Amino acid sequence: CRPDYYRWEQWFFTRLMDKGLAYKKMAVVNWDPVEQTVLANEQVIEGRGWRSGALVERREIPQWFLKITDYAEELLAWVDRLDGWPDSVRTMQRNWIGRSEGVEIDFEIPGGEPLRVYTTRPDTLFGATYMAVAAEHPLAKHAAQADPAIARFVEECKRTNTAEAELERMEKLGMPLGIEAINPGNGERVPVWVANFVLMGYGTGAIMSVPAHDERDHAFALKYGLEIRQVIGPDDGTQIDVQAASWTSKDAMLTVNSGRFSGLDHRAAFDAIATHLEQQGKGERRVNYRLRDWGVSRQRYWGCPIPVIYCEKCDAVPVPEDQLPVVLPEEVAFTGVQSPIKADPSWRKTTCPNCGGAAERETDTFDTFMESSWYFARFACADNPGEMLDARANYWLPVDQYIGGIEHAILHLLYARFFHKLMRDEGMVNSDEPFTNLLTQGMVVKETYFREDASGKKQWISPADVDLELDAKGQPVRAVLRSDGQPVVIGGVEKMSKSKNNGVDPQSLVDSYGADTMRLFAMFAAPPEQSLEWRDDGVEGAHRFLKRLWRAVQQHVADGPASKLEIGALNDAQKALRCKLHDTIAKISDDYGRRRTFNTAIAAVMELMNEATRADDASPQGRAVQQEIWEAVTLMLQPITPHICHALWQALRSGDDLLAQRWPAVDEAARVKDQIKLVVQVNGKLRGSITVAAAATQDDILAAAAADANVARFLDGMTVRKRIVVPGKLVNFVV
RNA sequence: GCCGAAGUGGCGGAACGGUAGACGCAGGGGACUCAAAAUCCCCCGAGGCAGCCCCUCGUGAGAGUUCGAUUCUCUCCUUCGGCACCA
Repeated sequence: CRPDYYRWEQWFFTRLMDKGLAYKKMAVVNWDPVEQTVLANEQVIEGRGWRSGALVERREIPQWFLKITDYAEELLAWVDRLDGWPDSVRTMQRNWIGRSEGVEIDFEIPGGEPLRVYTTRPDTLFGATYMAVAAEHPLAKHAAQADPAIARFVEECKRTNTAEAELERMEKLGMPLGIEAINPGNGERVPVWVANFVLMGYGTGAIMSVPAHDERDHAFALKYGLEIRQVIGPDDGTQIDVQAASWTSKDAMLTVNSGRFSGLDHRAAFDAIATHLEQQGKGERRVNYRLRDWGVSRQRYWGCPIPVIYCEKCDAVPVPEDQLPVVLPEEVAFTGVQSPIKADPSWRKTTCPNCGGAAERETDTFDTFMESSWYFARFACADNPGEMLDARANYWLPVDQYIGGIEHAILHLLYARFFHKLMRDEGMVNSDEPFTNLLTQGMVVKETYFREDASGKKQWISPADVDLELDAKGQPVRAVLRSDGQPVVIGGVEKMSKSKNNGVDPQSLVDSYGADTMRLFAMFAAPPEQSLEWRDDGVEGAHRFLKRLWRAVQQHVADGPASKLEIGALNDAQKALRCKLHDTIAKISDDYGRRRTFNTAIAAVMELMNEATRADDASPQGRAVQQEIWEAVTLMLQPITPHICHALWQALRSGDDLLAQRWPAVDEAARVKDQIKLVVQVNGKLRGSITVAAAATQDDILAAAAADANVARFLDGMTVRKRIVVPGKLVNFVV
């Protein structure tokens, strides 16, 4: 929100305008006619504005866009090379970009312009029995002028909000436009419909419908009695009934009922029909992306003003660098209607930087995803008043380890990758991608509570103000607001958010137990990539553990300085404890460094402490091993509980600086075991266990396993068909 | 609806194809104490058995691969995240 940051965003945007990477076009928004503003999808509840209650309508308004589609191919190609990212995120980004290979086909309309559609299944062209266009499509608009029923339907389509999820879930409706188009495959005339599920923003705003081989087209055809014609089928000749259900396979199929293109598999039919259409001038092969350009205009007051001036003569003029930043006025009046800078004509009025004539400022602000798309680069040189980025950005970037919630898997992470490439192409950074390694945290989720007010609007109530009654299984059965003792409605478990008021402030736990306990508890609850329903039941255990650790170390220190460790002088019990220590260091190093499972690292420290405190060995070498253990534990817990570890280190190594220490090293020699325990199974079921010398041969191990009394019981009278020995783990007899 | 995850004791979770339930919470029993708190010790998936070091069942449901599946494959169910203006 600070001008010294957003001025560079404004400057960069003007660079993108110059390059043609920022452009203006009409786009659909949710319009609240009472508040005179655009609503977010989240703010449209059952077709009405969440505050005004007014019926919301889809409206087309001019908005600024960034051409992310120009980078679709590169963004997609680089997904394959982001080895440090989780596969789930890479898959989501791939699917979001949604590259497809298909054909754009023109269906001639007698007496009119051809109707252009995009399809990935030209092999099913002969099965196209109707067309469907979006409500905003010129054909629909034209037909609506002549026919009031169509006009009503087109109006009705504007009632849904702009969210894709909403469109996919709603009932699929349509109306014939009374127009026919000619299928360029077989020359047949097919009706053109307007349908509420076809979107002007996707592809060409029109589709060819092949009900026999597309699920949605099939449902629509059944509903309106449209023809369903089979044009592909299983290549083994199996009969299918496309009237009953669509058949959509691309594999093991052959075309039928397709004239001279019959009898071909998917690939061959695709190529033959595409080539035929191209030769006829009625189509062309095209790579299409699901990805759409990034709309960055927001009709909101609070944000970075879009640095554009509109002049009648010169059109949209970028604000020149010497007039930046365009600062958002902060002394404004809120009326609850419109954005204050839209309502204030004095702020808007200016002169054209080009011709000097009277002009007006753009009053929209940027999508805040803009700010979150490059902050990581500006962090490296935030004090530079003269440049957006300097050489320090290249020194630090790309970010070695980026951490964020899984909810950002697509939008934020794709926008940031795109923005980074824009900065690269502007010569400001020399890396191709912003984030080398990515850790996506799961979300902390929490029950929501609400009451409905007189008008039916939900008032969200904080979990901190609610008392819960639980049943015998610990499930909530009733919730009451503490202040009035009256019940509240239990909503669902959702990600913590301001809008649902279900965030929980850990400060109360910090106040009661301290920050170290709070951190230990949070890190112990689950691995970071997992979602977690927040409960503070276990915090007591974390606190107990730290108190036990504190006492153990203080007791050790109070007994006086430990002797120097002499590995050759250790007895068996001391060796075993030291072995446990170095196994634990190895495990925790792996948990931190590779697995990022801090919960299991903490559990391993707990196990080690349990064994160490049980040892109760006051001999000089016993105390030397204890010293080694407490030092290692302090070092390994230090990232999670820094305060207590700092104090413990001072006690263990007075005058030494904990932060200057290295991570504890694993002594592999200490981990070598003389004896190992093996599990013995018969037919994969556990039947006993044996302890053998670490150097035992396979024959020795099998003999020992077969000799185990319980194992022998299960082998008695059986024929052993197979003997499996997994070194260090188990023996399995298959009988 | 589409894309991505997850589902294991009363609860949070562990098991990285090889002993299901590590570690912790809650609960039960005991020690210490005049008492309480704190602390320490023991028990703690379900069932069988007088009892066990024994047996059976058990990781959302169903099928499959494997000597062996919580883990891999397929189908289904439920929950969570995202679906372009919540950010």
